[in-house]
Amino acid sequence: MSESEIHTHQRTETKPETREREDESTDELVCPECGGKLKADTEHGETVCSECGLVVEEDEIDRGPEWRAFDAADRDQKSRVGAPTTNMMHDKGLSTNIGWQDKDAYGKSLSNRQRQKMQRLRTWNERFRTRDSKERNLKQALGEIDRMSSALGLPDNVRETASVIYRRALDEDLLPGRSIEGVATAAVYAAARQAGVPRSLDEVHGVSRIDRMELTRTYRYVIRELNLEVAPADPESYVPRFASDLDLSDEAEVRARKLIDAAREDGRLSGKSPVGLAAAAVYAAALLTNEKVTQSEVSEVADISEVTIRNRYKELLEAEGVVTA
DNA sequence: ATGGTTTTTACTGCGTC
DNA sequence: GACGCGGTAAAAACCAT
Repeated sequence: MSESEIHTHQRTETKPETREREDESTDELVCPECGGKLKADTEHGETVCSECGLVVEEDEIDRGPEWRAFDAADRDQKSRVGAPTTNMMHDKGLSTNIGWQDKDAYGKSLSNRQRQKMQRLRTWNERFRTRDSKERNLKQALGEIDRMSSALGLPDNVRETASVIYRRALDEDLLPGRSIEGVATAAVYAAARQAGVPRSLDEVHGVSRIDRMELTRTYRYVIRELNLEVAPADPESYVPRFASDLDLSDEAEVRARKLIDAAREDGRLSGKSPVGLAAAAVYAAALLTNEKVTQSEVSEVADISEVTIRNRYKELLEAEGVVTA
C-alpha cells in the first residue's frame, strides 16, 4: 500500500505571479466621477455607481426575464422554466416519472381499472427510460458515483461534476475495454480534486470495487482523453478534514495553514505528496498550540507513514523558522 | 527500460510516564 | 515495560525520460 497522488504538474513550482494576479482581480472598482463604489446591476445589465448613480456601463447581458410580474401567482403563470436539470440523474431528470402511489392529482385513490392502467404505464415508462445500453450503463454508473460519493462524504456539486465527467467519457467512447466501475471511480476522484475537496487515491480506492492499479490507469486515461486540467491537490485542502478528525482547535488549523504557506514561499512543496504535507502541517500545528496528538494518530487519519510526517514536519518548521526568524 | 526522487517498511536507541 | 519520538537503511512506488 502506498500513498501518492497522481500529480502531472507536480514538478512545476508555484510562481509568485499567480499570487499577485489574485489580488488584482479582487480590487474594487471605483466611480470615475465621485470615487464611490461601483455596483453591478445584473437585472438591467448596467454598472452603476452607488454614490452618485452614474451609469458606467450599459448593454451588458440582462439575465432577468423579459416579462414583468406583479405577484407570485403572476410569476408562476408567466415563468416558462421548471425544475433545474441535473446531471446526477441519467436522463438529467427530464423524463416522465409516474408516482408509485395509486392516487390521482387530488390525492384520491384510483379505481381498480385506472390502477391497472397505471401499472402498465409504469412498466412501459421504465422500459423507455432505460432504452439502450448507454442509458443503462449511465444509470448503473451514476448509482456507483452516488454510492462512492456518499461513502466519502462528498458534497452534491462533486457528484454533479463526477457525473458530467462520466457522461463525457461515455460520449467519447472511452468505456469499451474499461469497466464502468473503474471509470466511475476515476470520475469521482477527478471531480473531488477539481472541486477542491480532494480525497486521496487510497481513500477513493477504499470505497471502490476496483483495484488500485486499474484506478490509476483509468484515471490517467480519462484525464488525458478528456483533456481535463486537474491541478495538483493543494495540501491546505486536506487540513480542515484532518484537523476535525483529530479534534483540533481552529487555532491549530490556522497554524497548519500558515506552515504550509511558509513552505510554499520557500518553494519546498513541489514534488512532495500533498497529503503528507498536510498531515505534517497538522501535526506540527498541534505541537505549536500545545494540543496532544501523536504522530501515529495523524498517520492514521491521513493514511500516511509516520516517517513521512517526521520528515515533512521538520522541513515545515525549518521553513517557518526562516520566515519568522 | 532506466534513473532519480519520494514514500514505505522495518528496526534500533533514547527518554518518559 | 509500553509508548512516543527520532533516525537509518533498504525496498518499493512513482514519474519522467
